[in-house]
Order: sequence, then C-alpha cells, then structure tokens
Amino acid sequence: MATTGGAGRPEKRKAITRAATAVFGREGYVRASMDAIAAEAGVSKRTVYNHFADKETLFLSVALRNSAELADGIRELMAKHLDKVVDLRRGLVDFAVERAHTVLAAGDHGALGRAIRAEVANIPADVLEAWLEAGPVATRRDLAAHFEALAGRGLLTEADPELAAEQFTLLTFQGIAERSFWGAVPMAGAEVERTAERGVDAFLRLHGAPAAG
Amino acid sequence: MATTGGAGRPEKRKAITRAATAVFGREGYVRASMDAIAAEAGVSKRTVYNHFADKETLFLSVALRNSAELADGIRELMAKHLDKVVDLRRGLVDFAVERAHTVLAAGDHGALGRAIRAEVANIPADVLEAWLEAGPVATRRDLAAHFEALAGRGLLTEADPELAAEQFTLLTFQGIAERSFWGAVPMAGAEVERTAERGVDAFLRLHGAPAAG
DNA sequence: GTCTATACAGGGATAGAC
DNA sequence: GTCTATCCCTGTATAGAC
Repeated sequence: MATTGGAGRPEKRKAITRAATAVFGREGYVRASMDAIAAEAGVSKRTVYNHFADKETLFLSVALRNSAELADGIRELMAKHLDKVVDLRRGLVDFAVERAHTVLAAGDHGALGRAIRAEVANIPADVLEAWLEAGPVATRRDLAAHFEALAGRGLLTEADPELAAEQFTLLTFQGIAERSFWGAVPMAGAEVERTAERGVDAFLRLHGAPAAG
Repeated sequence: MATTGGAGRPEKRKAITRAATAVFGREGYVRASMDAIAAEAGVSKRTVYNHFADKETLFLSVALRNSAELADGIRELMAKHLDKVVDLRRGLVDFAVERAHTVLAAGDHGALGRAIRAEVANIPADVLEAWLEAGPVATRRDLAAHFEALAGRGLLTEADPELAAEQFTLLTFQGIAERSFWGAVPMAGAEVERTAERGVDAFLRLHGAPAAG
C-alpha cells in the first residue's frame, strides 16, 4: 500500500480514511477530488498527502480495509443466524436479508464496493487479488464452513459445501445486488425479503437434507 | 435522447456511435474524452458535436442502442438453442455458454455494459428505466416465454416461468458476470463451461419436469 | 515537527469560435 | 479542421500557527 511512512497523528489518519471511503463511495474514483476528501476529513490537503503518497494509494488502501471490514460484518451475521439455528429456513432467510442490507446499505460500506467494481480495469492485479481474498472469497469460504457444520448436524446434505455457498449467494443475494446496482438504486425492504425467501426455498430444495425438508 | 437534429451524413453518425461505444467501453464515461472519440471515428470534434449535443447525450444514446442490440443477440441465441431442442440439458448449457461469451466478450458489447453500471448513479431515472427495459428486462421476459413453451412441451414444470427465468440467469450467468467483473477480467472458457453446466444441473433440479429429469 | 491555509505549476477536459 | 476560452484536478510549494 506504500503509505508514506507512519508519519502524522493517528486520529487525522483515521479521519482521512473515513472521509475517503465516503467520498470515493459517493463520487467514484475519477470524480472524487483530493480537495473534497480533505474538506470532508476536516484537514488540509497537505496532511492528506503526508499520510498517503497519492490518490491511487489512498483509494486502494481504503478499498482493502473496507473489503475486510465487510467480510467481518458478514461473518458476524453468520454466527448470529447460523451457529445455533433451530429453524433452518428462518435462520437462512434472516441471514440473507441482513446480509443484503449490510452490503447494499447507502452507508459507507456498499458504496465503496461500487467504486471498486467500476474501477476494476484500472486496479493492479495483485491488489485486486488481495481485495477479493479479503472480501468475497473469504465470505464464500466462511459460508461453506458453516454449511459443512450444518451438514454435520444433518440439516444440509454433505455433498459440496463450496458449491452450496456459491449457489446460496447467487440465489439469495446476487439478484438483489444486480437489481439495485450494488445499492446505487434503492430497493424496497419488502422486495429484499421476498427475494431472500424465494432464494432460500430454492436453495433448500437443492441442498436441504431430505429428513429436514 | 435529444440528438441535435438529424444533421450530418448517416455514415459519419454511424462511425461516431461505433467509436463512442468502443471508447466509453474501454475508458468508462469520465475518462473517455470527446477528442479520443472523434479521433477513433475519423471525424473532427466539431462533427461529433454536430450530431450529439454533448458528451452525456452521446453516452446515453449509445448505451440505449447497445442495450437493445445485446437483447437482440441473446434472443437469437434462445431461438437457436431452445426452439427445437431435443436434448434439453445440452440446449440449455449451450445457450448459457454462448450467452456468457456474447455479453462478456471483450468486444464492443459487454464493455459498454460495464461503463453503464459504473455510472448508474449519474444516469437520469427515466433513461435508466429505458435501458433496463430494452436490455435485461426484455431478456428475462423472452427467456420466460421460452420456458413457458418448454413447459407446454412437458420439458419443464409449468409453475412460474418468470421465476424460472430469473433463477436460470442467476445460476448460469450471474456468477460468471460477477467473477469476471462483467468481462473486465478474462475468464477461461473451460471455467465458463463448467459453471454453465453446474448451473443448468441445479436449474433442472428446480424446474425440470419429473418425467424428463 | 506536524498541522492549516493558500497559492501555483502543469496538464487535460468540455464546448464553442474562427 | 484548428484554435482557444474556461474550468477543474493533482501534486507541490510557501507561508505561518500550536
């Protein structure tokens, strides 16, 4: 990431990363200006350049951090809804709904994801790989582990946890993400829920244990 | 769309739209310059402004045209693979593979779709709606109609053609689109085929007619 | 020694003028 | 078809302030 040393006060650095996340999310990489980020952070532009070598470095830095934070949040949702589940369908639907709201919220998180996807052709391959690994890939792996545990409890079939995680995401989340353009166009909460329910029903027909169906 | 009258020679206009599609697709809306578009079209910048009022008008115009052309291409693929199908699984897999290659090809088509998705927050609501209607929504409707016909022949269940079309697209296409970032990051042909096959298998377990399974 | 504030050089963009 | 007015952006430089 090549931040310019560890110089400067940490509180300023934190304000800059928060502001950069918001401005890049709102405007996208090209439209966002370093002036606007400095203003939103409440620091001078010189201070921004004291902490981050240039605009690209700042963008990639907050992108990576954001990806990891988002994966952490989703991991917590899995623990909350899938660890000690009694009603499997209910737990899966609740997880799907909260996940969609978390990722696509108009707040800081989802917006930056949009900016990254828009800019993906201009991101160095190794940074893109790190972003994927910290975010979507980690989430799929975590979800597969949970599904494997659920299979161990006889609630899902054992066959292929990775495939189950992939198809769960497709059926319960990807349609919402695509239709709302990753949160850029708001989607009614009721439609999110309806989509999650229909997705979970399809998922359970594919991967639910016959006994628990 | 507010093109500036019908002035100018049609051949020039065609060259401009073709060049704009390519440049916007390569660079994205913000990075693309009217100079580059004029150069790629082999006309003067004055000629570009003679046909299209400004940069935004040009972008939205080629976006709409592109959306409709892409939907036409997919419609042809449906006719080719699903109209007189004998081996249903084979037909669905071939359709899914060709569709993925068509949409995500590095050529003119898919690249502009990326630019539109990146810029969606800055597109007027009515134009975005028209773009959706001409493209993704039309494709889903066409696919649902084909699935209804296949149900009439006893190859799929009758239940809900719209839902079947939605889930077919999710299971056989959306994962490829997401992983390749709508064609920005190339994906091996073998992985496209493998993904399509696994998606079709899941789709048939959800919507295949029991007799034909 | 890090911050703020401001100004400035250099490049490139749109859109219009000649 | 070239040329230009006008604007905005990045990144640096130059002041002084806590």
